[in-house]
Amino acid sequence: MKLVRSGENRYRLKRQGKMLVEGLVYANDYLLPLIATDKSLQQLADAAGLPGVVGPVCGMPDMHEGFGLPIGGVMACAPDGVISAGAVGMDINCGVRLLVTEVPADELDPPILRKLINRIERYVPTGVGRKGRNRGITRDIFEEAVHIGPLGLVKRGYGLPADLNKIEEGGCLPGADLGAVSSRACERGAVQLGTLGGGNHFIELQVISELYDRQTADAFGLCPGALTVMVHTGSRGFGHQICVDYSKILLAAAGEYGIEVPDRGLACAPIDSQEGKNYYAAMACAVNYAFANRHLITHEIRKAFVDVLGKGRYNLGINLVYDIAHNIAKWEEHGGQRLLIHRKGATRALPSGHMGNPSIYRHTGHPVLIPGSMGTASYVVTGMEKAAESFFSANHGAGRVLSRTAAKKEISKEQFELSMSGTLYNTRNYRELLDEAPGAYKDIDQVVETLAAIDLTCKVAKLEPLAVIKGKD
DNA sequence: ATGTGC
Repeated sequence: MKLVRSGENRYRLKRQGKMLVEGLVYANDYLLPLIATDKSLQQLADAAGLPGVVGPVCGMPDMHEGFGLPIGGVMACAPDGVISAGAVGMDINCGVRLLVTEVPADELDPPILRKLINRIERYVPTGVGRKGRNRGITRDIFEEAVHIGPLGLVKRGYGLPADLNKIEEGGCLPGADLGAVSSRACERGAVQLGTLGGGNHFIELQVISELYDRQTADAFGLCPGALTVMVHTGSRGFGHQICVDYSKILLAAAGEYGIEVPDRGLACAPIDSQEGKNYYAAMACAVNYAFANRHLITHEIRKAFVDVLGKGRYNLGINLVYDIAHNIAKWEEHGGQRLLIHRKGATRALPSGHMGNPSIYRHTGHPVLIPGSMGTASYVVTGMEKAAESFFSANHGAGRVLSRTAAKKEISKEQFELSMSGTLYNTRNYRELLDEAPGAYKDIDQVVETLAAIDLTCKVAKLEPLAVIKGKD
């Protein structure tokens, strides 16, 4: 696959073969050689050949090979185009939520940090396959959550009313219908609501180490030295099962509608078809479920903080900064056109003044949350006008350089400990974490800088990790 | 990502 340089940090993937539109890939000199090592460019080209695709298909600087569309990929489709489960991803509405506390991080020594993550882990079940403990999360609450997201939870006393306008889409994608979801998905989903999961999912205690844009940071409630909590998780077995179910359904549908599918992972159907509409209705359930999942976890984190720090002199105001999806398909208006934007390992990044922002962030642009790998920094940025060329999208993280198996094999104990640079973690056995080691990921500073340098994004704040909870498998 | 498998 041939990339043609098109200005700083920007490459065009020119039309070839069955591509209907061009690709646009963001990389600097450090990232470019890493992108060429896997199938991600071919996957981008495959997506560019789907019916109704509106160009360019975009590859973010953290792009790497995925199921169907690469992770770090953006695909826009016109209303007469297609919808693809693989272009949303296995973990529907995998996303990030950032909380900011009024606790000065330098007053928390390692034993207190340890106490905090232990208490959080006591309240939030972690690990693959883990079910929620019976904390009153009934089938009714599950069914309400998939249809209206955190809104119903707030009415029931989980979280605060003020949280709701700090969630992408207000925490509720319209059109969710549990009737489109298999009973198997519901069985898995009902018992996992309020759990973290495994893999790259985490809860991290961080300190705001640097501000780049003080005015915007103020608007986001971010002060230097304050302790923040970042939550990265998604729709657990619920979204996974929906993706698996609909990948099969959409593959069969593609055949019926005469759509040539270049790869099983890009199985798709016309947005307007019954199969396409059903997938959207099911996906919306998982989107709302994941917002609700992060919302319930927030409730448990607030409880843990009161337990550990509540008797001291701390003001325990723990405010939601924002909650953003990075695996989702939704309707947005771009250049006067209504498009179904598939973002997989990519986040929305709207500029200031854009009407798609929640009202409280209209004048700044909503916060874009970009976690680094475990042990490395995370960033808060905003979108800029120039991001119109990527359908107002930015990268979602650092992006892998080593597969999970390669990381387990190649990274030594010494390398791991050095790369964790003193960050506390919630397990005795470092081997369980090697597949998530910093060395398995790209350099987050380089990835963030790639878009910031060409004014697609504007850096607002840097967050350094202090302690992390990872799901143990 | 995931009760990690068609």
